[in-house]
Amino acid sequence: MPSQPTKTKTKRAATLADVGRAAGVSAMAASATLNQARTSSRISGETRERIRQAAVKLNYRPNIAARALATRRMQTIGVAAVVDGGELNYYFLEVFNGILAAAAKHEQNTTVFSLHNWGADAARLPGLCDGRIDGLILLAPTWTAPESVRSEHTPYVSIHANSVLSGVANIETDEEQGAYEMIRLLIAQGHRRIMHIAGPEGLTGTERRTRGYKRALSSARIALDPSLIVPAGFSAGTARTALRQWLRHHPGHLLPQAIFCVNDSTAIGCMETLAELGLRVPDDVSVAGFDDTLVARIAIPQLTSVRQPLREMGGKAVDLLLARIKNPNEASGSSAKSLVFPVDLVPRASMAPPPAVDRIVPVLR
Amino acid sequence: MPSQPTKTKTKRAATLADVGRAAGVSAMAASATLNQARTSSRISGETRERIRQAAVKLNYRPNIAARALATRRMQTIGVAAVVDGGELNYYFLEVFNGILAAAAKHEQNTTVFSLHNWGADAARLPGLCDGRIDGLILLAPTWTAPESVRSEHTPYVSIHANSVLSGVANIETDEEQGAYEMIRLLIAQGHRRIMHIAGPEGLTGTERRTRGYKRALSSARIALDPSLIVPAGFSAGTARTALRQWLRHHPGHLLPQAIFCVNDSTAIGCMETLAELGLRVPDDVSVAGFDDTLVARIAIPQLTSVRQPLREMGGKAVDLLLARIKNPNEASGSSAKSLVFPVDLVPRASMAPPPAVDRIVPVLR
DNA sequence: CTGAAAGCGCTTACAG
DNA sequence: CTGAAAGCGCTTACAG
Repeated sequence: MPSQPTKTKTKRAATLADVGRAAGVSAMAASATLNQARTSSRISGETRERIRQAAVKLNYRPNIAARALATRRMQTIGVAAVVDGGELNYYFLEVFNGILAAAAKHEQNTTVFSLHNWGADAARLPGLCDGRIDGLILLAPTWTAPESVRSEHTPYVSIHANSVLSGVANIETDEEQGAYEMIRLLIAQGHRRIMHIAGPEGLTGTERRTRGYKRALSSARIALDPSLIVPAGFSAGTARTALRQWLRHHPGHLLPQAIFCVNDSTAIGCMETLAELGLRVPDDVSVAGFDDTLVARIAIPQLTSVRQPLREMGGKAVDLLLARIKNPNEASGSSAKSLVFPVDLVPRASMAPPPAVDRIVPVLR
Repeated sequence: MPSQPTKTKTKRAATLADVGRAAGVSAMAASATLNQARTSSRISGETRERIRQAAVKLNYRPNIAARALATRRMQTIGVAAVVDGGELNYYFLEVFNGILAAAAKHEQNTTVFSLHNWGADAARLPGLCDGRIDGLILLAPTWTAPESVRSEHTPYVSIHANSVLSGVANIETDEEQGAYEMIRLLIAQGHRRIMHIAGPEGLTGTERRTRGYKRALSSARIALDPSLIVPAGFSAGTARTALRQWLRHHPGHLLPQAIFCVNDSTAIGCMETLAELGLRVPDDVSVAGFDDTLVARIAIPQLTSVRQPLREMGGKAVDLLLARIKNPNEASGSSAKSLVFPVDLVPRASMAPPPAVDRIVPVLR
């Protein structure tokens, strides 16, 4: 009894025709009842039950390739992103979770196109995806060739696009406001000398964050000190280098009371550099990041940051995309508008009122 | 000239028949040359060129649903994993990157099935995936219903399975050896009183790590002190609670010189707890983690850990799966064997020789 | 209310 | 060496 030789080798999977035959009806009737189509109402309850049982007994699974061919819908959405070992990781994962959940809710599959960059590599996209997906979500595209993406048959939605693509809805966040509020919070705590570690030039996101920084200072009538805006990149390494160099060039000057960084990784880089010099966070210097990624909660002390509702944004992207797939003609209409999500301040231990006595930039060896 | 009204509305995508017609040949000839089939050799070079140009001009893209229906291959592999906001994140991302890269190399698509758990939720798998993928990679399944996965038409491969499924190749790492070597390293540095924060019971991975710990102590003829094995979970929180409780119960005792944790998160939890008590890492206590996740490099001090070659493992899973898809009859043969990858010690600043003077467990408030 | 037919776009034998 | 035909499994009009 336990050992039946299971010579399943090439047992063909059951088709709708098989199910129909077993239930004594046509394949079409089987299709209608199994898909709960409106047309199934015209099939008697008893017959439907018979069909269902036959399907179970035969272990029937619809062949989705055949269905897709007939309906011209793949029930699949694509996600294109640059997923490398770098900064984007946690960002991607959060958005991706939101996408997966929403896709599952709508019974859609998700397939991922992993790009190395948004240039030549992304140009392959239309060829890769046309036909195998019904629509595509572009994750943080810094698109260099906007034209090449305009496939004629596949609708797109983008999240955090560097520049909005014509006819493509974009989902983003109010990064400027996030930066603004963070600086306002620092000011409310008594900070005046606030350094800004800025991100790579030419990226909308980093420019917005810098703009929020400037606007907050201006609104509090604090004169902008351009030497306190320190260009760096997105990584901890660039921030370490940039901050060290700045300190080296300003020995004996007043130390900034706080550092507002373009993202969490650069904030970590600053914290490391400060620690090396024996400066304590937040006792001597407060530090703030952006994005509220994993690293913010892991850092010691934990990092104050600006949270973006990444999961919700991923889910919203799916909703928008499916709406557009259902009604492609609206593409150039109102649904192409951008959607801006609010951001939240997440205060943690890396921020405190400035020290009573001003700190001086130590002399570096 | 710039503004042509682009009324693309329902322009049908070009088919193979269209291409053939445009080139003055049959759809079959077009298929053969465009797919570089062996049969294309019988088509003259000139004709082939004509066909290719027609394909380009018509912007021809193969309809993969039709192709899949004809070939009975979806050119798609599935990945099933529990991807929540927890510990698995970084692990998943690394493996996933390896899978994506290997899949792209073989021109395969990847679709992700996001599960909430490996119980009832995973039982949906066969229904979900049968037919839409050619094979499935199970990521760290702690399978409770091994039978239900045995789809008759879909080959499986697992990574870090909790228990090897019959006929399913499993890719894993030598976790016991990793733990063993970590403890040997601590011993070589002079540590003798080594605490072990253990993971959830019943999981193969955590049991192997504990086994490596014990074997290393034994090999160095250090008597096992069972009170130094502290059961916790996988999260920083469980480790904080477990370590605090242990300290509370051992006031005035000798402090462990080192703590070997089942993973990086629990190591972080220990570091936080030690910091709260004013104990410094590694000056007073050394700490070691496992998995070498993101958090190990972010922690201050950086965490010594055991690295697993996750990307390579993801790539290998794809290779194995594709081999099995091509030749399903080998399924019960040698290809079902498990593959064990080696692990690496990654020494960082959280480890140092033990303090010259033994530390005492402080009295907790 | 029901089933037979046609068609989705491709590939794989199979005649010429 | 080449093309016409059949078929993959489903769904959608369309006759009865």
